[in-house]
Amino acid sequence: MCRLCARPHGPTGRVPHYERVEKVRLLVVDDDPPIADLVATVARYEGWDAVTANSGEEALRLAGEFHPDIVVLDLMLPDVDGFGVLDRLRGSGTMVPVVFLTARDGVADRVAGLTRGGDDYLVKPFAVEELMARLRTVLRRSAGPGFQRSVLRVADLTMDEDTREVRRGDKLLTLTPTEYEVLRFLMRKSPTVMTKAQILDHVWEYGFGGRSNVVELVVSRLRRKLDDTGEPLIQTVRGFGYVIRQAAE
Amino acid sequence: MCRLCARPHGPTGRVPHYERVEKVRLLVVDDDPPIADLVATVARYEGWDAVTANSGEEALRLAGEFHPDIVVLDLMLPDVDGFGVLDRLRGSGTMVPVVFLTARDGVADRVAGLTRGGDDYLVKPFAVEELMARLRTVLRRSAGPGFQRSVLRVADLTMDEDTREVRRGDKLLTLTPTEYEVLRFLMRKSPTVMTKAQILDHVWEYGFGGRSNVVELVVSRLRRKLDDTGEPLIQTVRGFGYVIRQAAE
DNA sequence: CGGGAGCTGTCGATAACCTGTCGTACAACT
DNA sequence: AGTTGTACGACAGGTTATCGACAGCTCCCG
Repeated sequence: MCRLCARPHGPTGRVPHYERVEKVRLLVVDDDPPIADLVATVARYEGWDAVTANSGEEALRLAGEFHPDIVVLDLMLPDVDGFGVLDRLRGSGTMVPVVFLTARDGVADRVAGLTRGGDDYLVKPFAVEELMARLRTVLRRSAGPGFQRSVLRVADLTMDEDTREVRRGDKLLTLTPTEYEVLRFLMRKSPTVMTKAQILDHVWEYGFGGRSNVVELVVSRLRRKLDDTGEPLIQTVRGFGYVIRQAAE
Repeated sequence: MCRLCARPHGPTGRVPHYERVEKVRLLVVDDDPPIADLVATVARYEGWDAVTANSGEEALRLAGEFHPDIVVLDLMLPDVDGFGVLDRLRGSGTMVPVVFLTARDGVADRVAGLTRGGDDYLVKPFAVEELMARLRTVLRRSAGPGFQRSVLRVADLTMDEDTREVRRGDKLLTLTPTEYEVLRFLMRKSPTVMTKAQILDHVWEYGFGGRSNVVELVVSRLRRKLDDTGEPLIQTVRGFGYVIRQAAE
């Protein structure tokens, strides 16, 4: 038993939900390098191939060379404006799906209407896990025929990411948005232990100030909803973080 | 999946459109690339095969190569005029059904005369869901006599897309056009949760500016008509969107 | 061409709900 | 028993949803 992750080491059973033979190829376009890198890093951590571009020109060049499966595109770029990049992407015949990033007050209204095709958009500052969730959804859907529901499962707990239904056994649970996101993160990572900092960093917007005990609180609220039926699922790893998994015998 | 009525047959519940064995082949002809791409993207998102042409010449060439099952044809083209394209299509013996696009004030009356067959037309700017609905209808009808009605069903709520009759149980409901479209969209996507942005993007005309609470309002009006008999069907997913589905236990 | 009916979207008041902070009680390790 | 880390009740402020009221618009009818 490992002190850090509080579980036996060895081959784990975790298999990604979208089993692709080839890695997903992601192009991240944002003029703010830290943001672009953040997204790329998280994506790589998920096993994707990711490259970043900090300008419209670079983005178009990379799109031609790298042939991404999906693009994250900030609409506020220094040179070519985000819409211009989009037009030229589409104009060159690529039907690659795009997830847009936009400032809260900025071009939000102009963006509306871009999601029609199956693309999506997110307002800055966003939470990394939410971005990843949307990317997965867009990918799944644009994969065309044969996509199926994404259902996460841990023990008798299930989460359907399309219907947003969460069940413990047969019992339907009602979660708030934050609770939902934290639970999704833990379920996705299960049975790996996540530190509170990791949870905070992935589920809350980047730049979130509150270094408080929010995570503990949300977990506490989750437990009340999850565990009133059956044995505890979310386990505390003292001094480290939380895991969700079936209690070891 | 039935090739003719574009929806699932059999005793099971909802089966998505992409499970059809053969994809519908769609040719989109519009000199405005963003519009053509919009339509093509939405169609692909539904699992269709779509190609775009930005001129009459290209359209005729593609019609010969691609052999579409259905064509979306803008009547305002730079080179050959839309009617010319139509004539030459028909002249070459193709009976492929066509849905015309026209500007509001344009040649609306002349178009009306063209829609006798299985064809149809739509005024720009249109809502993508309405276009898709018409395409599905035209496809179904052009399959010849004895085509099958398209009836959407969620719990005891039914919507006949041909007669536009909506019933809750036996009770016939009277919906306004907007209410009808929103309800259709939700029923088609059921039991997946749709965000307000998605609803807005699909059901309202492209280019619609209203960043207000229209969606909430229409849902509110729908609920009043739907739910005065029986239990609530349209459910709010707070912080996310709306779904229509039978309330789980 | 004028009147009326119905449809649609804006605004604003109200209600319902969500979220993070604080503080204290509790549990685990040493 | 001391020390450190965790659980969670309670509360206040903020956010989001609901829906009545209203005005502009279109369409229809005479």
